[in-house]
Amino acid sequence: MAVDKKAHIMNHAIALFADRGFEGTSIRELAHEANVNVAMVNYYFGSKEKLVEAIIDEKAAYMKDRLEELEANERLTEIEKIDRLIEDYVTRILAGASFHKFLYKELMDTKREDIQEFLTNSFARNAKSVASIIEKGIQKKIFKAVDPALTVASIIGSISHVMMSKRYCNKLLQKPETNEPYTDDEFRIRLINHIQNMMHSHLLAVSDKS
Amino acid sequence: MAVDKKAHIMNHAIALFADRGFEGTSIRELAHEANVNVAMVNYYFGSKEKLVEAIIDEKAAYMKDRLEELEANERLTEIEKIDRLIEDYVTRILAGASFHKFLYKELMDTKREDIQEFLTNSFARNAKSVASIIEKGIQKKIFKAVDPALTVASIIGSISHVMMSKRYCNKLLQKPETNEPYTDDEFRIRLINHIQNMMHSHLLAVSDKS
DNA sequence: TTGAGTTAATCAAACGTTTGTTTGATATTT
DNA sequence: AAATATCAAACAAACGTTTGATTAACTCAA
Repeated sequence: MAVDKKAHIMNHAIALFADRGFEGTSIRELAHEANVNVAMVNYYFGSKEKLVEAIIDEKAAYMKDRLEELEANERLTEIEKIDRLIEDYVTRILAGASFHKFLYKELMDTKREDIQEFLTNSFARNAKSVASIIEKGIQKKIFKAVDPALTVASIIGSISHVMMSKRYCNKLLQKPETNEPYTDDEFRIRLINHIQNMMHSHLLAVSDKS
Repeated sequence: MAVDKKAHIMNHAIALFADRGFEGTSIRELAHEANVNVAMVNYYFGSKEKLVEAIIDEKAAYMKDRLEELEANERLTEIEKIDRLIEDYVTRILAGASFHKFLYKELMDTKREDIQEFLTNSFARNAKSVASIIEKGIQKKIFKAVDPALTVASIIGSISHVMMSKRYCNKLLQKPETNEPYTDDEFRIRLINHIQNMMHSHLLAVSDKS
């Protein structure tokens, strides 16, 4: 019973924090949106700060698991790994669009230092995994001698940039305001194809048209 | 006299907003940082909201000018335009790191709708200019048939991603915490080279090693 | 099965802070 | 002497949080 309600509050909190920011969201607003009493947030989480920590904690572990598994997989070539990773990232980030936006905002905020430190480590660790795959590809002379760290930044940055705001994304794609890019499978595939193609050109010595 | 002090307050506001967010920054904090009385912000700008509008208004015009000039320039090939644009973007965004972070945050925030609408239009118009250059390159068969809109997202996203936070950027590059990437010319050149190389591979039919 | 006793959950109301803003007096400049 | 700039102090509103009463859910001997 308690777990369900906690999750219920957390889900509404994620959506609100992503939209309006941490400081921009009041407990009263959250309580109203989630249809619970204002006291419930402090009852279940202790404080607004701990609520945000609970949200991050819950999702943090899940992130790196798939990545480390992929890095260790010996049956895939480096470019196959990169391709899978791009598909994975795009799909997961689109599925949790508001959560990703929320993380991004927290990462840019220096006010709550412990949270930023924690998130930075989490993000950087993931980036390191991807960079390792690229480095291995370079060692094997399958990849060109690109900048691994900045290549990672380009992959994640490409995705994150279109996730900034639905309104901006639609304007960029010249779609009507009513378009819902983050739940549209056509856009998902378009984004995956673009980044994969770009990375093929960027990484592979000989352009590989597939 | 009044203009100087207004600019003085605005500069400190930009730095604080970028760090701590709009709602995360109090007038008292800003006043203390800028060494002015708390009443001065409202005296000069009317309100905190109008202060943020003044900041955006001031810088908005400057952005698109260089871009439209570049687009119209007939003495440059499309790839030369892209190269210049990348150098321009990186240099300008690094120079105004905290301002760019501030804009990014505002763009993601749906609370102050008019500001978001205004910023979205400003960003999207710039993106459209760049996309036009890419489209012309495709028409001329100088460029491959890439996705113009998403290619723009990759260029700007690559830069923006490393601008998220100094701490994250240093971890990504495996530099010590004390490193100052946003004022380090070596990093500026490294970032320009990476994006230019990536775009050369991505856009040009035949890889052009320079 | 019952029902008294214990714990957990919910709520409206109030608490102390902090917020952006305004005021009215004082200083400075023109 | 008129206009502009600065200031400490006070203002109302909103904030996160706590309280104490009330209700629901669960426990387990009789």
